[in-house]
Amino acid sequence: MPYRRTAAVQERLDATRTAIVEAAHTLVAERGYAGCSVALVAAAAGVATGTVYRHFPDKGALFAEVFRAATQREVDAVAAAAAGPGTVAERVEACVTTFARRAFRAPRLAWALIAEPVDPQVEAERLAYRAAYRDIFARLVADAVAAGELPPQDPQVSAAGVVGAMAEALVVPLHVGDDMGRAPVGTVPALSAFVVRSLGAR
Amino acid sequence: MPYRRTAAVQERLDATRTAIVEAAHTLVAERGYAGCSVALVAAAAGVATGTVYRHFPDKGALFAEVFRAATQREVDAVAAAAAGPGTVAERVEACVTTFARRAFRAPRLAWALIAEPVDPQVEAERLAYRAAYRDIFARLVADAVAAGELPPQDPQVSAAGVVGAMAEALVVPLHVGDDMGRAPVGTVPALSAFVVRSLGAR
DNA sequence: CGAACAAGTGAACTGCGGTTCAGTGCTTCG
DNA sequence: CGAAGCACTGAACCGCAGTTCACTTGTTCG
Repeated sequence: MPYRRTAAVQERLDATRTAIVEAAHTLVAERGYAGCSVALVAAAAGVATGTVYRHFPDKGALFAEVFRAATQREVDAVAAAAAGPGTVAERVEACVTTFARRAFRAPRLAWALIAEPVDPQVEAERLAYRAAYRDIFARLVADAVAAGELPPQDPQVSAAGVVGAMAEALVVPLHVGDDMGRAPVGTVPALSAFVVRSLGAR
Repeated sequence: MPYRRTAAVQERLDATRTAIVEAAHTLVAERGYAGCSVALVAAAAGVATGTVYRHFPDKGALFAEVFRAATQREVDAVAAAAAGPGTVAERVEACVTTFARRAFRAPRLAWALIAEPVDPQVEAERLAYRAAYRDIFARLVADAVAAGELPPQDPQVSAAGVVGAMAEALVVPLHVGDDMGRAPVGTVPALSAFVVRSLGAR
């Protein structure tokens, strides 16, 4: 039994894998998906190109994981806002504000997650991402309708509408020009008012 | 002066160009942008690959034109609905219904126009497309707010929200599965109600 | 007709980035 | 130690679709 994967080795392995994922995440946040070649990711992680393929079967799998992780953070933040205290209107507003503030804080990442052209494999993650948002709002709406806090409506359609509205309203300022990050201050309250109104709150 | 481009020749030239554009349009409507190689378009148009490059500088320019034309038809249809008679709510509803019905009638084309990953050059056309829709709704909203038919709101944000909501609500059924074309009957009225409510109509 | 040139052809080229793999050096454990 | 086997390396490979271009075919007009 001349070789066994020791704990220390496994740890280094995991560290390398993590370094690759984090390098990829950083690069996506800086330059978008289009600016991320495997060679570049490897260099940023301090490993050789081939090493990436010891941890991931192909590029798509790597970035699917990157997107999944990045996405989960965003969804969790919004879910937390949805679970907060207050009326439906207040919670919806908290969701929109949370989503928008985070997007403007990392605009390129947000654009990559929401709208940038990506491989089918990664696109699948994005669909899941949007579905997760839809579910948050759909549940919020369904509960509120049942409780009589909102007028009758199709929660799925309303939720899709809300997600689409948020995405569209943010993609416009995110995509135009290079001076992203300058938060269009007026946009967020206006968007949030739109969303609250769209659900028939108050 | 041994050669001059005669009217008959010019006509044939124009016909070829048109054939290429129409072939590209048909292929996009059938298989999406991803399924459209230059060679395939050329074959469908009954010309050689190189001929495409006598009419367009590159693939992006060809498809930018295809998208522009396809887009214009859609935008015109919605603009006509917006210009129709009736209250704001009725006209908005007409816009949503027009948009949705047309999308479900040619689902693959709609998906390509709205959401499929495309080249940056073509993406630019898509942005123009969305901007055109935004303008229609922004004007509708601005006028209605001025006339006191709608509550005060930022017309640009509201318009973006409406466009995003329509796109998202339709992309979901358009993208899922291969059995596109089966119109989810309940979705359109629900979406239309959502949009009308989002603007604060009635 | 035939000289001059445009339009059309399609096989070959090209550039790019994902992927591979033979070679190197490290880790394990008897 | 040292044999066995793994992780790592990075230059070379490869596939693909957009693009090119030497050549063929068609058109004009003195």
